[in-house]
Amino acid sequence: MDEKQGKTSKINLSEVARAAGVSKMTASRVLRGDGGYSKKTEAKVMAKADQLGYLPNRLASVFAGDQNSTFVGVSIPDLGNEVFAQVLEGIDRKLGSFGHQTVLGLTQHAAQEEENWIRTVLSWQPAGLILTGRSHSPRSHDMLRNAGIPVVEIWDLNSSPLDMSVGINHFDCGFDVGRFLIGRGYRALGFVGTSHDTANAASARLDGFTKAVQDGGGRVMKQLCLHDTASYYPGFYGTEQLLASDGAVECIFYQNDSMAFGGLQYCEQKGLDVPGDMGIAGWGDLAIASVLKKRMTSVHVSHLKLGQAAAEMMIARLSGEPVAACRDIGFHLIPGATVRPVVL
Amino acid sequence: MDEKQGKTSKINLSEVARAAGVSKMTASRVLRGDGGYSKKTEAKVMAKADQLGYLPNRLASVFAGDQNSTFVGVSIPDLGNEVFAQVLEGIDRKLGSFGHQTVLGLTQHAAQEEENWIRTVLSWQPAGLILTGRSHSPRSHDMLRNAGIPVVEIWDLNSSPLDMSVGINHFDCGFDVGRFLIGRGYRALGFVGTSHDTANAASARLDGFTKAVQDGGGRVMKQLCLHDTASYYPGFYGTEQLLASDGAVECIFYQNDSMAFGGLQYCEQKGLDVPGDMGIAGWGDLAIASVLKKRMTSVHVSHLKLGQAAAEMMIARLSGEPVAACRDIGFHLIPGATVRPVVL
DNA sequence: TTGAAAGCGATACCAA
DNA sequence: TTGGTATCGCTTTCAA
Repeated sequence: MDEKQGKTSKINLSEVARAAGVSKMTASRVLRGDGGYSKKTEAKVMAKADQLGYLPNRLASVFAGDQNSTFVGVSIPDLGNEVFAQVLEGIDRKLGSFGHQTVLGLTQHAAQEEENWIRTVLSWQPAGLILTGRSHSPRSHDMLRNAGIPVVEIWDLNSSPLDMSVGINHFDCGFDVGRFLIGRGYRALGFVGTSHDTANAASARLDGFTKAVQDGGGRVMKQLCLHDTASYYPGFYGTEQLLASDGAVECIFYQNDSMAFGGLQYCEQKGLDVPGDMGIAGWGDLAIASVLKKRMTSVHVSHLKLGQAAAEMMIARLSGEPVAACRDIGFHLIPGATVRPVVL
Repeated sequence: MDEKQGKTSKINLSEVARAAGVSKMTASRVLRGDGGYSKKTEAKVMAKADQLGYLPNRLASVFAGDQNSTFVGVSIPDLGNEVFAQVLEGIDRKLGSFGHQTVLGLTQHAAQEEENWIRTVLSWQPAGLILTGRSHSPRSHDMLRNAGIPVVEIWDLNSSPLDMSVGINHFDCGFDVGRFLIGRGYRALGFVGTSHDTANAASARLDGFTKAVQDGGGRVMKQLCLHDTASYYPGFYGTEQLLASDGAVECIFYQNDSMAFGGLQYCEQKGLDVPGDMGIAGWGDLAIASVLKKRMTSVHVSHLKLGQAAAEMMIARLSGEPVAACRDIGFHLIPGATVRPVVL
């Protein structure tokens, strides 16, 4: 049980070749399906490889071939936020179907964490990197430039990308929601989100939202929870705090549907009718929305598709196909029934 | 832009050594902090490495050093199920803090997917593997045995592990829930889950549940949705189907809280009072439970901790420390208010 | 404290 | 259709 596993037992190319009575090179060609060998040789080599349970050492082949690996480093802020879990799922499935592997990095929204992870993952000669967000440390920039591999920044399209970018314009998205709510007659608006990504997409949404609201003669009271992930409870708690500090708020826009649902629960438990006494708008059109009686006012974004698109751009680039630097996957507003109806 | 990135620009150990005026070996020792060199040499080498932006090629060093890499392959069924997202988060954070990297594999609950992924990931000489579930294909077993690296199977403790295992006993867990509901006077019980992992933990839970219910003189009507992930909507829809085929059911046990919440919504929308007309029990004590007015009857399991425990076992084993083959992280039942109260 | 040489497992390139 | 040899970037081993 506790034997130091000697590599002794591992079968390598030489042993397969020897067993099959051919040279290493011939065995290598057969195993890669390179062509240029007889059927008979092929059969012999394949049989022996199978019989010996040969597994190629990709470390060696990448190393020898002067290629990069099939790894793709993927950085994600956190998985407690359903949105990012979906993005990751989209990325990994697509990458997997093209023979690539995801090397995961959870950065906790911290540029320093990301930098450390980038340093490490680059040392494994990845084929490319997919990074969430556009704020990277200066050293990260240096390393990425130096590495000379494809980089896809996802999530926020605002950035002039390092290399490639896919996502949506969060400012516009927030703006649309703001204008929509102004159109429904709201003037005293609230925003509830988390504080950790002030430099990121959620805050771009907030900026766009604020702009539209102010343009429409309204005002925005914001509440950023210190909580670490944008989930149900911070939404619940943030709503309580917001209403405590500004009782006049008529409608709240949340960082995502999970937080919005937390807010909805808060209202219900306090006897506030939605949308009668309080309007609620979420973001992301998450899974939970599909079972609620009242359609949640939200913004639909296909996070799975976003992830897939990122993986596709990466793969296209790696195959040398031309790839647009930016891809907007779009969004659309879901009017829903958690805000008051159009006034006729 | 489209330049085939030649490796030309990449700085390697030789160049650092040359710039510092020492041999490759000396540079190597300094950069690894191996000891056995003068302060002056150290300073020189470090300065040059920094200045040239040297990043070691870990592929080469693993290869040369005849060690395994710092990769740990982690297979997860899917990330649409919040439970697994939490597990993954726990694993990756803990692994990361010990200088290991997660290579992700989403298996979609399919043994064949898992087998393919295992084959690929093993070819990268990972330090170890963490696999969700205990059902692996025969070939997977062969490969794992042959690889001679630590393997942690998570999730289901029932298994006699390949190597190490961490999780809970799902049969016991289901049994406890069954006995609890029998104790609350229910006899016509339902189970709503997904059909994809009949060979896995959720079905062990169902078996335990059924046993306890039958022991108590009750019966279980089960409904397994074909849906691919155990989330809100399958819970909603599964409830509808279950009640359509057996209107006598008084209380439903769900595969997890997300599904249970879907069921709760179904009941509310059909005017069924919970727990007056229908009892509901979930599993996992997921994030959503924290904002519901009525405490959900559920089973608390710390998924984050489960992930961390798996990573800890892996790391301990890799450091040569003795590790117990099995670790039970436990669970406890949350009585909640979505089932009828104790009859006095 | 330092360095030279061998070699890890595979592939590229050239020769037969 | 096959095989020999150099090589990738680094570490191990041994000698200085």
